[in-house]
Amino acid sequence: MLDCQDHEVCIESAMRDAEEICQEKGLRFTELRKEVLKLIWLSHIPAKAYDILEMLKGKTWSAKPPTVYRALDFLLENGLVHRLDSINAYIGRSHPRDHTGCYFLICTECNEAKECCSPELSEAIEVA
Amino acid sequence: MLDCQDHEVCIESAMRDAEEICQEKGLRFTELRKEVLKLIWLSHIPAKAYDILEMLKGKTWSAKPPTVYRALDFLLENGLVHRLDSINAYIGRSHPRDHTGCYFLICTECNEAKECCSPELSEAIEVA
DNA sequence: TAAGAATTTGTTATATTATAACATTTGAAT
DNA sequence: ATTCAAATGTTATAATATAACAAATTCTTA
Repeated sequence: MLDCQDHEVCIESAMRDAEEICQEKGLRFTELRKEVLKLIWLSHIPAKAYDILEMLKGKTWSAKPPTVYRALDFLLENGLVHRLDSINAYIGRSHPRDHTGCYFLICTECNEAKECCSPELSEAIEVA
Repeated sequence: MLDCQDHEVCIESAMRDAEEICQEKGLRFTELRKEVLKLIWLSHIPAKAYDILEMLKGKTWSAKPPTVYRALDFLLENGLVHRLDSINAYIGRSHPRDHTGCYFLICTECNEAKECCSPELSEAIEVA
């Protein structure tokens, strides 16, 4: 379903998209923000804030909770990641340019998350 | 939208439903659980766990966090309340007998929550 | 290019939300 | 009455997130 053959390619593509989007919008895609986005993209399993924090600590950064949460805020605000409320976790957006009509369903069994972007879904929600 | 003319009636109806459902299913609808459900139904604004805790303390109970969370677990498991993940809050279920095909949308502006039970919505989600 | 303004990051502390673990009480069923 | 399971009490702590202020960096533009 997630349709990822080669995850290296997947990450690179996501990072390239992010670079472009930030450029277009005149946003500052700093090293810290890049690193956090990369860490989130490490897998298709949603990442927890404090796990990201631990991973950051292994790097140059003197990371503390606000370090991570501020980067996450930036990424969320600009549509580069999703927050999965039901599991307090963060996951990369597969197509960060499509900002509307895209909902997320999370399997309650396995936590696998799926972006749902069908127009039918959007419409059904509108009229609900 | 929430369509509540007289909230007293609304509460009574919800409590009666809950009583019936628990009876049918052979569940123990204890005083504590009743009280917590009542507190959640106090308004249509979702209730926070620690607010419920404070309200309970005003009553007979020597309430501590697990007191509330255990009651919430019971109510959640048995479909009597919803947990609104995005705001960490709890709200009474309007029609606790319909357990399927019912989704929740929460206004990101005002936090007003809306149960969405249209078959169209369910279907769109199935096929998404 | 230097000064001032705005943004980002660092740092300390603390708030908020939730659960683990074990003891005690209560209720139901023999 | 006894036993067993379920519910509640109690203490402690885990997990998630933000407030507040200081320092560093980057951007603007004079």
